[in-house]
Amino acid sequence: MQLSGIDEEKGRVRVWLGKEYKLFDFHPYFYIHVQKEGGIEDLLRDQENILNIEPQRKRLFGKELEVYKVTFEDQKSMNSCKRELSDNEIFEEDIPLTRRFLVDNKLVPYGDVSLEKGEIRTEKERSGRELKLFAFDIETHTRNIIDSKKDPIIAISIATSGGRKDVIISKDEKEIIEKFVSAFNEEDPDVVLTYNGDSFDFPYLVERAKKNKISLALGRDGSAVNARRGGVRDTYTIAGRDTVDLYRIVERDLQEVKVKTLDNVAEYLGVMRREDRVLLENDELFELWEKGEIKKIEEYTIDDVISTLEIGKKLLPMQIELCRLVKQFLTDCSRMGRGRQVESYLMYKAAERNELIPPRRYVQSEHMYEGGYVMEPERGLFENVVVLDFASMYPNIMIAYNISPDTYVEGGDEEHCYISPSKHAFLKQPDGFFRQILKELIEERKRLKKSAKSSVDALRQQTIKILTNSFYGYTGWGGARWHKLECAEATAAWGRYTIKKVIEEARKRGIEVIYSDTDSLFCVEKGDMRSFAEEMNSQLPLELEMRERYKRIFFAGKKRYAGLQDDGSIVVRGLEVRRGDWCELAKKLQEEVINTILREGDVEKARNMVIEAIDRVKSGKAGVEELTIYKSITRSIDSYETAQAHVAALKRAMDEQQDIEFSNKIGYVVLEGKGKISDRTKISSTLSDKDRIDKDYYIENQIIPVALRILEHFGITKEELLGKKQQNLEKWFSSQG
DNA sequence: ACGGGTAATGC
DNA sequence: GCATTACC
Repeated sequence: MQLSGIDEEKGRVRVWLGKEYKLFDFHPYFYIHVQKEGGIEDLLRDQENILNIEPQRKRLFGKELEVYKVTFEDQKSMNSCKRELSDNEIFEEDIPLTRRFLVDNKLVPYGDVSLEKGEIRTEKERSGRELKLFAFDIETHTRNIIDSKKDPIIAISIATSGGRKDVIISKDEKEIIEKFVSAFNEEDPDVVLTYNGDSFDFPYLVERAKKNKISLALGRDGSAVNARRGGVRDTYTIAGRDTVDLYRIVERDLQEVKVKTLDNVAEYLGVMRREDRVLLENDELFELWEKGEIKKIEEYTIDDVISTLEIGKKLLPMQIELCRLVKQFLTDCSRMGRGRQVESYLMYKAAERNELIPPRRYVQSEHMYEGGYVMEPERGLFENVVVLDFASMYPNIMIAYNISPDTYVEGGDEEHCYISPSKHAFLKQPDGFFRQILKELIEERKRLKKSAKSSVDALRQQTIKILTNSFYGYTGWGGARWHKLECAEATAAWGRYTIKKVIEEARKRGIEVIYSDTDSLFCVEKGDMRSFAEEMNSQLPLELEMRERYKRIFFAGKKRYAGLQDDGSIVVRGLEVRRGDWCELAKKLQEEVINTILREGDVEKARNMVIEAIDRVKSGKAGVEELTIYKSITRSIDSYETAQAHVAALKRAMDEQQDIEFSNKIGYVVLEGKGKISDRTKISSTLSDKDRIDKDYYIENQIIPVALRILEHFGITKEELLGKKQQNLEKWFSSQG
């Protein structure tokens, strides 16, 4: 039987086991530390619905603590007791009951479970049964600004892993929603997929169902879709099933995709090419509907829903492994930040080790601390450069020096403690909570990497890496239950100490180190670099590895370089090519310049490319797509202190009631005119024939800076690129002799 | 709502 | 000089 959903009921939980619900008595509990005289009986005398009181010895941040485990009939009784006894130290009262049930019974989401004498337990972590996926996407009748109170749904498209593809389209909204509900229940999915469903499809559907007096009964128990209150947006849940908003995963995990629209992400993941699909703007959709051209709308919405389903197929395997690893439901895990995922795992492990789970709180970080060491590179071109780096440097430092929230001691001595270069002390004995866990995880990862039997093992190995690499940041985060800034400070300090030590040792051996960032060093190749790494490894509790070798590499500053690797591939870091806030034309040009310099060493050719690009802009041949600059909106529009170009553009568009595609990324162009740039920006999708692009802006502020970033190091000047001054340019490489 | 370090633009 | 963004 496959475990695929747990829901809460009064005093019990309902577990969906593939075919049916099973009910288990399960009651909430918390731990309380009693300091007052009179003891626990006195304290709890007036409290109602207590089922059990049990003394226990627990640990909290390394200290032994006597607590009582108090079990209540139901959540309500526990909450009221918690409020009344808020002067006391109460722990673990904020763990949701369903999560508690999962953890206490050591269940694994989507694992195979068995029942024995009323007990449930996981038999196999991975069930052989395929999950049934169901993706949907809604279209609405919207002219300008979307309004769920007014604009009806005109179509809902559906795609399932079983191969069903449908568009429910009608002028009768009630009929659409009813057909949708019955189609949904026919399919009886395990996982419901949307792209931005938490912000759009679900709230809209709920609102319209309410308007039409239809119950959105999608739950396995017949219950309606539920909106769980969240900070920025709600999480929509369905009893007995998981919901996944793929947009939230993409936002968190696909940093390399700059504009995260459904079509862009589908293209990036190789699911559907933009040129192969129907794309409609909101106003076009409106026009088509008005004219009754249904066919095109159907094609469009089916492409959207197929993209959603296929993106889901690509992203879900990793998400499922992650939720299994951290023992969290897919619905929750897929929406959590890295910090909370780490924490979910820690909470699970805490129970195993008799550690109390510290309360959740948010502290404004007490003070800033020093992070990784970044060396200022000499700018320009180098040849035959080898990169050495420490594998998982921070987790390994934490293991090596037993850095953990429970081993930190104020004013610890050298005999009993490891003292960091930042003068923080950590007990040498016993193994800290984090050391135990990190050791386990790294061992497991090594094992999986060695065997690597299946693609699932490969995924599992990757999720372990993601998790272990997040521990350092987690300790430094003010929102962490196990927040301990000293741990983060000490880890970073040992990191700086170690990398500087290695740089020094390299230089002693005549190896030229040209750049270093946190855990890596770039060296001009000299003899056998591997033997140097091995020598370091014999002296350090960490592992220095030879990662890659560049035939040529160009440095434009800290965290900004481009290199040609031995295998012929080009790596670019930090430069404008990698950034979403430069126009495509400039980025493309920089990429070509980099390629030309690194592969051919032909500065003159690169220069001519720039001149050509300038000509293209001058003659008006460059398209709007190539000139659009994307920037994020990071807060409410009114709370901006300065008039940013993209914010100003958005404000103007909103004032004019123009329809704008949902997105926190604003794509804009700069138009002709005088004064501030922010006064003459316009959202690309609202451009009309009358609008004149500011060619000078694009030449002066996009093309020239991006080109000079590279070419100024090869003797090229701005005047030369603009054709103002002819220079008899020698090829840079020959002048270098 | 994982960390700090860094460069860059535009007001 | 500061606010803002996006990168490593």
